[in-house]
Amino acid sequence: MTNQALEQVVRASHEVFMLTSDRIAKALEELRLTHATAQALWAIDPEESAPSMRVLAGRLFCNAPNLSFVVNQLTDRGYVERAVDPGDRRSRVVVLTERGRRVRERVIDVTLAETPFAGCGPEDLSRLAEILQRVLSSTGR
Amino acid sequence: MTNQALEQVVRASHEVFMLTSDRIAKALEELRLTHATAQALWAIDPEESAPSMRVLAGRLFCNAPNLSFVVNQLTDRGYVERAVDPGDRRSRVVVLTERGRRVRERVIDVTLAETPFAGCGPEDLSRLAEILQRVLSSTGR
DNA sequence: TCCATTTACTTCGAGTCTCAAAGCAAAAGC
DNA sequence: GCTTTTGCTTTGAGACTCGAAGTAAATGGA
Repeated sequence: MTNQALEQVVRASHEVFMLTSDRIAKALEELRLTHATAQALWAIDPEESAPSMRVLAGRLFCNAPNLSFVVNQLTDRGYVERAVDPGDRRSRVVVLTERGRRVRERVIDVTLAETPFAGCGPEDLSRLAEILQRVLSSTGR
Repeated sequence: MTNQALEQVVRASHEVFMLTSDRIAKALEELRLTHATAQALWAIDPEESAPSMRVLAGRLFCNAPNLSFVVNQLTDRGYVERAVDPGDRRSRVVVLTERGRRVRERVIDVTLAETPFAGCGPEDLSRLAEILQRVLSSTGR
């Protein structure tokens, strides 16, 4: 039972991901970001309440020591700050600085400009969005 | 001009990628592979002629020293072997061993079993495949 | 033919990424 | 109170990635 279409989809979406990473690498370097730090920055939505280390690690599928390292990198560059969660003094929430907000915006802009998906028409995009949303919601996240 | 759907698609496909990586991590470890080595192994199709280091680096969007390192890892585990290209003695082609073929097959099986795309129906899959193929072909690869 | 240039790859050094183990402090549960 | 659990950090080690430099083979003239 070879699932030809499934393998093609997995391969192609991986290819899109790698292509995008490759295309934005130069711009990230100018922002003094790596893929890991850029991804972490993206995962902190300034519209929502600041995530704790634990929550952020969950979003990034990484463990606590790894996230500590990445957040240190972002802190060194002045893009985020740690703050103690008043509700639980063990927990540290990660807050974007003003500069961090601007850089995050720039990361998103560059990515959306460089992703091969940018060449899609509106109907393809909404179809993709609909299917992907369905796929993710079925995973229980 | 905020492209809401585009951002959603980029986010969601990235999420699918990370989720898949996370899910297959344990199985890869049992195969003595990391993401980098598994990806390289996958990129060597035994049905096609063995790729040179240069060609393989292109497929993986990495540079020559990096690929040398990764191929060394695969060689250490007995999954691939280097061979001199008779047509150009500067060039080394990377050939799967018998064990490498079996392990590669296993990597693909595990990935296709764990990817959230596996939950898609045939019509979603073929639609995804069609759109992704179109997206990639428009990038000139 | 000879030699400079280019190409394919490897080695080396340095910085980044990732995780398990161990440690610390605050919270939770007796 | 005291133990356990939880959230995070530090440390140590291995893996990843890249630029710079080096080697060997091919190429392209003179």
